[in-house]
Amino acid sequence: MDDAGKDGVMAPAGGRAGRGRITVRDVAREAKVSVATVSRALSDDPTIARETRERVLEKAKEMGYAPNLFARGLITRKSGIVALLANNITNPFYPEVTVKLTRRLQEMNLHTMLISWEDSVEHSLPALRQIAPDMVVVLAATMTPDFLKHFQESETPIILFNRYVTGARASVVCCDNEAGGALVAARLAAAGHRRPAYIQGLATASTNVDRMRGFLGGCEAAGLPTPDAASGGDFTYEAGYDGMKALFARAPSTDAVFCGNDIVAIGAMDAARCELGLRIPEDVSIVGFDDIAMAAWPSHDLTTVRQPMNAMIDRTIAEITRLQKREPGRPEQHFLPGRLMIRGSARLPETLRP
Amino acid sequence: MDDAGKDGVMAPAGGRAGRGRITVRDVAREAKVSVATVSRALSDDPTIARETRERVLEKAKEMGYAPNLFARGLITRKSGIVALLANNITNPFYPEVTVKLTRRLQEMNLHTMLISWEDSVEHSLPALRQIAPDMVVVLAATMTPDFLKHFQESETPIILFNRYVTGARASVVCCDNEAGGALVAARLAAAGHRRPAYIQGLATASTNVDRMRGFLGGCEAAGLPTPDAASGGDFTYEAGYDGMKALFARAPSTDAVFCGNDIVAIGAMDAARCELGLRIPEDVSIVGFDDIAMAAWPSHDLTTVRQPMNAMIDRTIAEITRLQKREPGRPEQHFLPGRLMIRGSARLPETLRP
DNA sequence: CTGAAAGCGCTTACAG
DNA sequence: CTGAAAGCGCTTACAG
Repeated sequence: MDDAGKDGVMAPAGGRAGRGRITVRDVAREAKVSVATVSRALSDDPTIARETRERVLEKAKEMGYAPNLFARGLITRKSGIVALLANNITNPFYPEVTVKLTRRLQEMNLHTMLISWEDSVEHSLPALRQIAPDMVVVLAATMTPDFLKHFQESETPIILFNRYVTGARASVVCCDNEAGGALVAARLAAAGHRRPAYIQGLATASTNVDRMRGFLGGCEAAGLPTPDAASGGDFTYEAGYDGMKALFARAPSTDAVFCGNDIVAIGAMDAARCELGLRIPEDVSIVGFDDIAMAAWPSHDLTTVRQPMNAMIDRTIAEITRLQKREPGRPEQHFLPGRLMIRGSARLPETLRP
Repeated sequence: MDDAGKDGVMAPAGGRAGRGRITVRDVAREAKVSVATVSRALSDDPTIARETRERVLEKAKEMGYAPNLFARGLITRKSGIVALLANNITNPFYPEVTVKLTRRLQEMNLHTMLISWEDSVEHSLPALRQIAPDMVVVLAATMTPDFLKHFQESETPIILFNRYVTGARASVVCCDNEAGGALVAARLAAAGHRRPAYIQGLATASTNVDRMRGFLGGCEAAGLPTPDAASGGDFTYEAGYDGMKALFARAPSTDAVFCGNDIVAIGAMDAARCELGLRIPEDVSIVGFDDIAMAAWPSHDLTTVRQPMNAMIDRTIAEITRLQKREPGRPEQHFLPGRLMIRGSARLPETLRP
């Protein structure tokens, strides 16, 4: 006799005997149907009678029913979870992507499992195996073959965001970094710069490699000498700061510096001003990549290539939607164009000067 | 007859007939025990024979077994998931906490579900109800009574990190913001400042309120006039930039400005230099709160109160560990002391000047 | 110390 | 169109 309100009596949401949440059984009892019917109503099964579905749905809502992700996942073999592998916290670009992507996934009723690690990305494998996410999005991590192999085996689709590796069976959503680098070279050449240089971020990252390649190619196309581009450090302020000092020790006549990303560029600017006594852009032009919020702040007013973050997120969501429909279909690779944001850290071409 | 290798034959990890992962049944078959015994071995059940456990564990490892979180969660009613509610991406303090906390949780074999939202925090309730996390950590969100009520009802422990609300049944881990504000006041007074001001962050946030209260109290204790502290905007660069301009329009003789946090302070510094033509610290001292990485960069060299981030994370982990042992125990509230980081944006006391 | 059995809350063929 | 039944992969009293 612990089953109060067995008739049409409106049972309050929390009125059940046992502790714990409302289940399909509770809803079935109240709506006077079987649990199977409740399940069908909830999943928009086309075979259910319109009227029945409405009644069940209403009851469910009234009782504050929420499906149990674990029970559902166990039977459907879909977790409703997207694993987001993220590590880089020195570049504000990534937190912003993380939060925006998470919000979009929530709208699709998908949950974001955040995974981070130290040292090697493979340290995140145990967590990934336990969760068995429907999909993995990797933000700016350096992949290893062993790591990628795991996903081939488990048939978990993987989306590489902002970096890519060749030969992997993975979707890719990237800015077209090479075109972006070329854009910068053309612009600097047009403004009359003659001694370009590139300060690297993480040497092995595809972003760094592509930006540098595009920049070197663009400089060559414009008839400029090959830029000084000493081996890289990392995508950090310190790398930019130290890189700038080292650069001017080697090549003091440098008049234009393109940097691996905005954080590196800001480090380079600070070194130019605080250590080298250089004026920007009179003595040296500096250009970054990303267009993080700081780039627009007056203290740096950084000319940079804006990554099409929103378009990249849109593409990622589209790819996730596509992958959800278990059709095989080869993973797609997308490279979206960036846009040069003209600010005060680089000299303007003659024709554009006031 | 789909059951290959039924004898002692070493079955390769992926050698089962069906697609999909290895389960307790597979391990049980290979180890020649029941699934119950496998389960006991995996969960360090004390009633299992030492030798049996070792054999099972070895087999499990050999076969690459990983427990299914969903099946386990369904039966134990513990999800192994900590929900992390985070929204603020303008302040790098939070991404850093997010990543560090996630790593620590992973070490404890807990998973981090990242939840973000727009507008009201209550928009995250549907996701929370589906996941049913073991615990919720809230990073810097403005709570509402309705939202907190949900957790009381579902008996999900909640930890407020870096902000708190009074009267809620929630654990709290915070910097002692009031003491921090007082520290700043004392320091500025000792350095001979006479016209202090405070630029607010988000007016309703406990961090803002406490820092301001501590600062005003400290000024009074030091015999300084009550600081100008116009109504706040938000914890943003723009709030600092605009707040500084407005402040000097109202009170041009201000000689020391304490800001709601570092981002606000950096905005204030940029406004001082770029808009007001003021030298820092000769014309005006500026102090922040948080000690984000940028604060130490030469371009701003910001004197600030460092939040004890690692200690706060340690406390949070300790609280999570405590809460995992379903003992009731009232939620604990911890306020950890910050530390003044002396840099170049604030004048030094006479006795300390070179 | 170990195994057989029940059950967590769902979904999905299979009958009717 | 709806219901009864099986089953997803685990854990945990309950016997032995």
